[in-house]
Amino acid sequence: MAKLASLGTPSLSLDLSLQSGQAFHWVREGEGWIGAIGGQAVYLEQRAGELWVNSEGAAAARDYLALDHPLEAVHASFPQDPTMQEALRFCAGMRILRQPAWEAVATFITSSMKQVAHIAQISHTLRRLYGERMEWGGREVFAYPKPEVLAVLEEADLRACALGYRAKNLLASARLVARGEVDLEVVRALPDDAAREELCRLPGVGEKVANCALLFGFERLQAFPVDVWIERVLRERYFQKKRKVTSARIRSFCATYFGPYGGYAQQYLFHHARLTWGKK
DNA sequence: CTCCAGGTTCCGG
DNA sequence: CCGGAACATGGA
Repeated sequence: MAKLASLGTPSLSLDLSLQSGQAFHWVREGEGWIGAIGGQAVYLEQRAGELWVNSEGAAAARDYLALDHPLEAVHASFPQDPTMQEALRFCAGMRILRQPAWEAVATFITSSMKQVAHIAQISHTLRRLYGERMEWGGREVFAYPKPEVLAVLEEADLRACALGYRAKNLLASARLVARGEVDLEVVRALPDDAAREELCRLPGVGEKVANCALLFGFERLQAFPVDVWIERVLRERYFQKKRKVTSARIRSFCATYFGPYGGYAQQYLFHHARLTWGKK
């Protein structure tokens, strides 16, 4: 095994951050994880709080793991209600990863009506077939395929990756991005609402996927994706049962109640609900 | 077998 | 603005 560099002992749970349905390609490797950060093969490991990374991946890892996010302030900003505080205890140390924009947009286009395990399967298939191949410690690692690469495929190629009806959307979106008709660097410079609107021009990107992309790929930490799990939590814990709750009502509630780090709050609620709902 | 999954889009009230 | 239905695939 090649030499590792220490990134110190940041306030971080590496496992939670890599295994909470934000990114879908990290693979267990011994005591740690192996995967790609953009075009860099990276090995990560956390032992007794100390974070280790292959030296070539150190800079990328520091950025990707968002070690500069003020995690204590994020935690302190959450509302004090019991549901939120329970999720916080369950997820403390989880960070919102700073992922490449296209990777976030594309993987969440493929996520609709799919379980996390299957999103991961799709991600691995796409990477292996169409992503840049790298290597670390004798292990193959694949980058997420660039839009220009996907853009020249046929729909059947993507259907063969088990994308189902999402194949058409991923292909069309890749073509729009590759042609520059939707420019993700322009999106990055827009304020949240305008950025969301621009992302929704991509086929297969509605409000939920756009919010995932904003949160995971554009560092908009207030973006609050509402999926089936979050909606379940909200209806059970934040709204009176028996009352009809419209999506518009949910949207306006989430936009303010969870505060400036609403995206973090959402991710903690999501992960906690998904792993504990209906158990014990 | 049935049910459901980090939804989007289109269509009729 | 709202609720329904179609859309693919595989894990539970």
